Amino acid sequence: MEEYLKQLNESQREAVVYTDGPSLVVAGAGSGKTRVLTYKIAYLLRQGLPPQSILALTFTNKAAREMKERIASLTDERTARRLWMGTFHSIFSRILRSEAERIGYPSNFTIYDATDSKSLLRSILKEMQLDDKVYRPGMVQSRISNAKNALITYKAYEQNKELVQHDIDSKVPLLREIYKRYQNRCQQAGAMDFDDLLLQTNILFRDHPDVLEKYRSFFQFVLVDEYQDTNFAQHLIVQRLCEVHRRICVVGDDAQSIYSFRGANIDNILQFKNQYPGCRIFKLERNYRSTQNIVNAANSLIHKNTKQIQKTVYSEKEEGSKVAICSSYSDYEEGYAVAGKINDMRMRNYDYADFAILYRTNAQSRILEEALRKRGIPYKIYGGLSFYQRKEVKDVISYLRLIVNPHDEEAFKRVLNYPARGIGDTTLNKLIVAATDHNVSLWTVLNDPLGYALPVNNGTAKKLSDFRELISGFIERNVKLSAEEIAAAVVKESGIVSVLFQDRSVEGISKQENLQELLKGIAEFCEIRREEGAERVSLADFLSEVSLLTDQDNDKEEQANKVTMMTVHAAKGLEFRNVFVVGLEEDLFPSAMSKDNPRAVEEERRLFYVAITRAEENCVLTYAKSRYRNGQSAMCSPSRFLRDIDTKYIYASADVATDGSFAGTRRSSAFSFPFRQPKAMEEDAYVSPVAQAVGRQARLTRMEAASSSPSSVSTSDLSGLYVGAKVRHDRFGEGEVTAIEGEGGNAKATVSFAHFGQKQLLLKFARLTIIE
DNA sequence: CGCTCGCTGATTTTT
DNA sequence: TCAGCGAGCG
Repeated sequence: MEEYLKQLNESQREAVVYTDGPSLVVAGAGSGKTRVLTYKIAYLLRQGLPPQSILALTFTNKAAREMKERIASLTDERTARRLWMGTFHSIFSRILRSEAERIGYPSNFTIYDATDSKSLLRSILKEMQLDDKVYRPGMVQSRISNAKNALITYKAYEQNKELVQHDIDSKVPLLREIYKRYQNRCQQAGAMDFDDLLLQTNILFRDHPDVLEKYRSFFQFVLVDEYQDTNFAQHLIVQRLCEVHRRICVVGDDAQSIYSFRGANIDNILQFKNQYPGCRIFKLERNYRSTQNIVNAANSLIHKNTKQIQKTVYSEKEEGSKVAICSSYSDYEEGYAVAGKINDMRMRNYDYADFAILYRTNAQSRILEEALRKRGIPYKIYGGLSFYQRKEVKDVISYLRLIVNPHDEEAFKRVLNYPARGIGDTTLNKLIVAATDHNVSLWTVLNDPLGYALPVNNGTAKKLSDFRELISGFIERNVKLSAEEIAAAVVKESGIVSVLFQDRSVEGISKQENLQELLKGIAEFCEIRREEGAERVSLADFLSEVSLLTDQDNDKEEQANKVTMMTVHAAKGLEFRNVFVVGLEEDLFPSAMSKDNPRAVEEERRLFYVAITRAEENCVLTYAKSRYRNGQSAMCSPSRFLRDIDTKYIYASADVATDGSFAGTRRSSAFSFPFRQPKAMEEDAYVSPVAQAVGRQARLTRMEAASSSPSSVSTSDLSGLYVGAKVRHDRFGEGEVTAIEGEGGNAKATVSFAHFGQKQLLLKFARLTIIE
């Protein structure tokens, strides 16, 4: 047996080596699911499958990146890079770009994020003069999203009597009209929303059998991670690709299905064996992560759910400490108790990085943050608004989007009067009216105001044409320039820099920093691509990568030694030695929205299951008796889920007693911790926005602070480079040259780095220093 | 057209 | 608590 297969247990190994037909791997929490996937891919590669014929779909960018790294260490960097591995959204956006004209989209289509879609819906609602209290944008958005995830186009929607009737009954009969207009506007703008990426892929495959055939034979083996979280659109894409060769392996855990609000359908995994007759089912039941008490407590909880695949997750680690339940009087004290407990436990040889605080909603993070800060505990928060959603960043990105695709309506609207150039809402609305009347994009109207009879006075007309000139100028230059050059030109010549740098306030400075960060990120992205051999890194290249990037992409370096704070959703797939799950109260966890719906409550229970099973050694559950909600303090009762856990695995903590004694403790302790912490501490406590910089997904670590423009890079003398030389790279550290090929400007060296595996580097760009 | 002030309403989770 | 929106004024 091959060496690496010995690193697997028997059931893992069986799952890995079975490649003859469809298989389902039911992987309990902490059972080595990722391990199976990575080894299986490695196994397929050893069997001679070329990497580019393997399609591996994950749920998050982070999961894809990590798996790629692990495969790179089992094989090599180059092979790993050629795998088709990524999220559904990123993989199929790539495919859609190359096949775009088949379905009537430009290949440089924009991807609308949730904010863009909502804003577009708002303006449609306004145009239709609908009351946004009845047609709440959020509700409309999720209805459309659900329809798309169920592959119901607006045409199908109009014709579906049931849906139309349902809308009439819910007093929102015009939903179908909104959906139709929304879709037309997206198409007009050359834009797809997140759901379109999946819907349009399905349409592409449905209507173009030759295209489907191409990808069918191209992807000889398909693997899907987190299958329990796939929706119908994703499920069908996979099925289309696999129904002929049936070389498919899906991995998941029905007990961890927590995304039904996004259309995920747990039946996809429950019904998999019926979809693929003859499918083999492998169960991974041994949990390597947590102690017995934690596993048993989680099991006793999840058994309260009805629908699930039968399995027995067990741990052979030590029994461990019981799951603690702590109550406190208020949310404030809850935070304080958690912070105190972390400090206590740190005395027992734990690092800050060994702790995670998990909560149901992002809103809960604030008060916890405050408590940690007062105690001087360093922390990092995941989630919340991402780097790209910050106004100043999104404004710049909008310019870039507009340059690549001037029909992009949402980008157009953001940029038209930013920086202020005297084109206000009135003029914008006139543009929109003209555009909708003629069924063209805003940009088209802007290019021929007279032709579309735009009712503006001379002054405004001049302002509009100035704006058009500005953007057209960028578009022309963009043909030749690289992403970083055009971005630099944009911030300078649009006036963004001068506006932003006038503001000396704290927020103003932070905005400037974010802008710098963005530019640096773009430069970094370009440099990485060049090192990989790209000729010119265009703005379109950059945007196509960046639009699907989320905030979860943080840097290992930055993660230093800090407590992790995140929602339970965000914590899926992660593990920590000590986990605090806070806010276990009715109407919060389970959320108030789900309490009347048994299915939804089951999902909340699974969510809680996910939370508990993140813990390796200690798991603390806390609830407060009162909590601030909507600015007002409200009484709350303990979560029903606390009663679902078998009491024999629970320890109801005495140190946070329910009586007044805790309050007294708090006061005295609070006194001994001055409100303000030393400055260094405060700065340290925040995750720098640097951590979220662009291009992270493409590379592993961050460049040194020195900002670099490639033109200024001194091409160090590498003529003395030879195979076997020890070299140092700014980001990859030390390594050994294993091969050199090409000459002059195209000379490439293959370097094997100690921590980053093999890389091929263009000597022209890679800043290598020979150290031996 | 642009800015400021005050009100209101929302809060579940994310690619 | 806070962001986002609308009204009203300069």
